[in-house]
Amino acid sequence: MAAGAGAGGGLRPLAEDGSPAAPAYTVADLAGEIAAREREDAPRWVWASTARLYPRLLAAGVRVARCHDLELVENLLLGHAGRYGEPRSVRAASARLHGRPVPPDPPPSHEEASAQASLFGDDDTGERAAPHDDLAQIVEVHAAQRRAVAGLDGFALLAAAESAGSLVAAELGHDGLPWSAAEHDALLTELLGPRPSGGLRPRRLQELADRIGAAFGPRTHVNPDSPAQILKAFAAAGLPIPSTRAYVLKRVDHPAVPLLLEYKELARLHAAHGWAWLDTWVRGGRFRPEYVVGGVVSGRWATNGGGALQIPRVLRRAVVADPGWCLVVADAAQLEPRVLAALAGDRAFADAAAHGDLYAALSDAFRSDEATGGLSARAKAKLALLSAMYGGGTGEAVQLLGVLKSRFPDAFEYVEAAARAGERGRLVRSLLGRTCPPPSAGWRELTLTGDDERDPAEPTPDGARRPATAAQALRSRGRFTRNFVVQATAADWALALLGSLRRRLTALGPPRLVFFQHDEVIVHAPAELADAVTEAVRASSEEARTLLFGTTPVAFPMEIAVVDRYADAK
DNA sequence: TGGGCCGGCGCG
DNA sequence: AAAGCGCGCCGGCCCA
Repeated sequence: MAAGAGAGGGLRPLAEDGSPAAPAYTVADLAGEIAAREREDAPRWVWASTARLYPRLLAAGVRVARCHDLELVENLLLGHAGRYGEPRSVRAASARLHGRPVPPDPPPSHEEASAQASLFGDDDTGERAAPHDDLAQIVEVHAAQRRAVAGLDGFALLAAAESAGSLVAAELGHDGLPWSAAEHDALLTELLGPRPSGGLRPRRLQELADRIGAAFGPRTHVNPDSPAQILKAFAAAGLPIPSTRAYVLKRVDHPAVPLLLEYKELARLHAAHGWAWLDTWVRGGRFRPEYVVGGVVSGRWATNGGGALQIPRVLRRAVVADPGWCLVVADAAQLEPRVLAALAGDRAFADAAAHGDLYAALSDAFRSDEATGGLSARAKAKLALLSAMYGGGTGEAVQLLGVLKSRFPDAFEYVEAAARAGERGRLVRSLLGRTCPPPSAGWRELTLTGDDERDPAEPTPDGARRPATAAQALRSRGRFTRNFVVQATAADWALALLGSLRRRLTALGPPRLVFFQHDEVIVHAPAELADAVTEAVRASSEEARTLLFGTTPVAFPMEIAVVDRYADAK
């Protein structure tokens, strides 16, 4: 499918291998034609970009079951080839196929909303229309991608999952998360005082600001929003601190500290998710974020504005199901360590991950050593795992990593190997083939020269916070690739889950996916379908497991709650 | 006044 | 208890 300048466009049926199966044709009403074809034989739609095209279809009431998103797949293929950041448009892909000069990508859609609006027939923006899609290029780029994908292990599934994810993302933005503005406003008023007029501080924040000043001395004024002023005030009080981070402040004995901690928490809520956010982002009882598929190198999603992936926990009481409906809140328990267990094929580790509480199952290995005092065996297991996956390992974690290494050598070695590859400047991949970016030219230069002479504490000349030494840069890259293999494979799994769940929910009818956050989904459903949705979530988790890992003994249990409001889940 | 960096913190 | 990975967004602040 190629969108034209107005409401029309061009189409051409393709065979499964991507070769043309019938002549191309044009239609004046593209959305209507897609709806009709979808009813007839529900093809896999091959198009340039779901993010650009599908919102318009959704607005016209048209949904499709399957697609192939050429830009997203091109991006995955470029990444696999170590060519991160090269243009991914269909034009660029076509130019590469023919050895022509490659045009740069246009800016992201949210920066040119008016140009985007011209697709599917908005005529109010006229001449600024995005370039029309070229059907012949779409056909040839798709065929080339099919060939490339077929040659890479796991990539067919990755391309399908990424494309299915793009459909989910657009639908999430269209349907929106049920959001009670009244609940939100009540919570803000309860915590901050009544909504202030103008740009004034809410009453509670102003009180705290005044008391903070007073705590540093009579007639003293400190802007608690200014870390620089807070640092100065503490230094003047004879209590120099390295930063004003909450955990630093907590260790300081001064009357301003509890006030500052409370201020920071409330000010954050007010600034990031206060009344201004509510005005901007909630309409008609729905919060409609713009998800960005492929926006994170690991395959996690990002969002544009609205901070959908950072909704504070206290605000979850504003997420309320419609009357007669419920929220099915499901999250994958301990996803990343389970992914590591399945990836590494570590027999003992996989057995521990075969059900229930993974960390508890590992406890035996971490019990009974006197060196690491206060922690429970379960806490030790968790700390060891997190250190292995994130590349931490100071203090007592060193010793716990040793336990992990001796008891679960294959799991340990899996992430160690990824870290070594990173330190050598090599690429690592998720199970399905999503590939990490190559190191920057600056990294190569720094690590090649092995300039390790400077004091690590010495600030860099330009004041930027980049590694001061080759050793730091190497370790940092190692931590990145170490984590990448786990985080990106977890993202593979989550995408497979989403695709499977979307298909099952479509079969159920009214239920809608309304939220997705890395390893967690919310489905909005009529109350009487709660059990069916719960079952669909479990079946999807199982399908994702099998698609990725085949016959692994590792389980991927979902913690599922059926609630009226998000805050009531767990 | 607008752009961009920084410190800080929300989420997984 | 904090810190190792991945993000987005805010206000403060500096500079053009």
